[in-house]
Amino acid sequence: MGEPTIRDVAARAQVSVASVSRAMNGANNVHPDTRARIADAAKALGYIPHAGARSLSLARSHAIGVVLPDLHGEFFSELVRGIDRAASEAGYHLLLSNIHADAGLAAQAMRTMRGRVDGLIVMAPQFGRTLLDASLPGSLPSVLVATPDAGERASLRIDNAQGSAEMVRHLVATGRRRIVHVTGGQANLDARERSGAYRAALAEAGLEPPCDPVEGDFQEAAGLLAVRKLVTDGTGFDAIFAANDMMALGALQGLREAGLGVPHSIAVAGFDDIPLARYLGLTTVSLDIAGMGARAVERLVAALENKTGDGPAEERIGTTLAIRDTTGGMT
Amino acid sequence: MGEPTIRDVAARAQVSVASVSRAMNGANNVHPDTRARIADAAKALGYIPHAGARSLSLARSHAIGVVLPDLHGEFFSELVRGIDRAASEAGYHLLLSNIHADAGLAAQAMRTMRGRVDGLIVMAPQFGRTLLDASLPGSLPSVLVATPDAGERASLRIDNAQGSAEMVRHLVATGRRRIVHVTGGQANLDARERSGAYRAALAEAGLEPPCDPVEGDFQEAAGLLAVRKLVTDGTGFDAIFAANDMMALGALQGLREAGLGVPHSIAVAGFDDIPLARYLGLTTVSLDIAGMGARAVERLVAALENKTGDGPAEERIGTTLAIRDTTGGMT
DNA sequence: CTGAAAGCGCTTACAG
DNA sequence: CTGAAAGCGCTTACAG
Repeated sequence: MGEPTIRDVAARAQVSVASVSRAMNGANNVHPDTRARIADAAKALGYIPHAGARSLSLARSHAIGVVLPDLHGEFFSELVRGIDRAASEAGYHLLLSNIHADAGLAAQAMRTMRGRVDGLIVMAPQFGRTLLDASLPGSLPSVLVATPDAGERASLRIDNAQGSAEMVRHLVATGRRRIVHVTGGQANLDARERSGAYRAALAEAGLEPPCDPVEGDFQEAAGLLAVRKLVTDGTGFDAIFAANDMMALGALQGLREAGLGVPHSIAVAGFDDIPLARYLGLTTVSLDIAGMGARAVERLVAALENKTGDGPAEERIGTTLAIRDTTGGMT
Repeated sequence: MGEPTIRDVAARAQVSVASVSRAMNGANNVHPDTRARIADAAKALGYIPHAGARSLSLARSHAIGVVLPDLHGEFFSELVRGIDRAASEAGYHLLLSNIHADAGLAAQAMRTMRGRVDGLIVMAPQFGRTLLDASLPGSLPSVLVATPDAGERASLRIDNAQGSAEMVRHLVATGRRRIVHVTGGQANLDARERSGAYRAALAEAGLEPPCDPVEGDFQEAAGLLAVRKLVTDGTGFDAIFAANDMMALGALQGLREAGLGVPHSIAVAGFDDIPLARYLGLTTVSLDIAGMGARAVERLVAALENKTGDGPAEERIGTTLAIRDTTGGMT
């Protein structure tokens, strides 16, 4: 009845629980005979050490709390995949917690992790600085991911500037001169960084934007509407760089509607490299989401096992260009 | 220095730790004044109860272990999303563990969960019965998901037969009479169930298959090759029902290549409802993956809080038809 | 090399 | 309503 404990093993092997503990943990100060007796007893009883009890006495859970917003799809799964891979390599389990809409629950969720995890990886794009301060148990080491306004905390963000700049350079290199940008909206920091870098890269290439960036909202429809507006306005342009892939796909649709050939007349580029982008041949900026997750674990584990001087609080994850059909050479 | 413990709160409020414990847990046998003093002290110290210690004395972690294969994309994220939603509603945390390629590690991974979780949700499609038996800590309640060969254990699987039958009926109802099936291979149980139901539904409709099912492997290329084979063989057919969406997409490509109009000449249907299917207008069978995850939690929690007679060991998750462009009415 | 004992931070009969 | 004490299943100085 009930799972066998270290006591049962000790009794069966006729040794103290201390010896069982030492044997189970591979300490070297255990006589080979004793060790063998203990191994036999453990096996016979089907003994599995109680990880919770172990954590309590070691004050170490070897678990990492992962706090994420309630999000769907690829980004989420890639991030968790990267976190998981790095965590299991480093010998850590993952304790998952979603912060659903309610901010009060978010603080609550993080509190209930205390005493279960050694540190936290938190993605809370919609949190402000104050909410973050209120929610994060001060004592738990943490790394923020894709979270603006991290303050002094260790954090990881996508290198929006690099990605945008490279994409603009690619467009210019393939002969485009009148490159329009569709933004993700002023409220979003990633969107602002992308459009800022677009302007800068254009200037660097000695080019003028053919018009002001068209305001979008990261939704597919915004891309479609942007093209309609450009056509209505009679703007002359030969490329569209959208702040994300969904808007780029919308733009593709708008161009088809307007009878403008891609990439023949107009080049189209996005940002994110969602699975659809690959399937539909959209040129875009690839984010290594899994790599970002893995890097978060790396930094957290380094802090936990303080084997490192921490480096900059905010670190950027590099991007790569995925050049596909929609930015083919001009004719 | 160090996090405040229940002791510190007790000292500050000048009561015993027992009273603090009772107050923190909302027991009713605490004098209001005492309760207030304790609340003040806890607040002043920033006290957060240590969940690990709590688990140990309650012999209850309120955590569910989730053991998954190393998989990517939509299926994974949907499943975890469903599990997470139901778990957090029921007041459980999720402890995630990937069973990577190595089967020895899988057993190890499940062992390290003992004492951290109250039960397990396991998805191990590539495991056999014996591996499963060897890996699952006998004492931990568990629910298997999308795992063939579950034996007597509680398990959840997709209702392949229902989905296939409905799809065949839909094709028949929209006028198709010569429906070809592309299978996912004999080695895969889901594939076998889908093709079995295809045959049965056809027979039920009084129809003959125009040819033997074409053997595939769930990859896109298999769908393309299947069409080429049908064309080469001169098989007369007016619909293709592929055992999954990727093969259906391959078939679409093959039909385009062969100059056969969809859905005008040939209807195409898949199985899975991956995001691409929606985007490309592919008619398919939708699986409620998130629902399956949520249901797994429900059953596990019911077992943990044994508020229920368990019902059948194996339960099937229903499917729904997503009727889109590729099976439009015949002309 | 080994064991008795204290401790990790909680909860909960038990007695008052 | 409250507290002293035992216990959850481990680990680890300490003494031998």
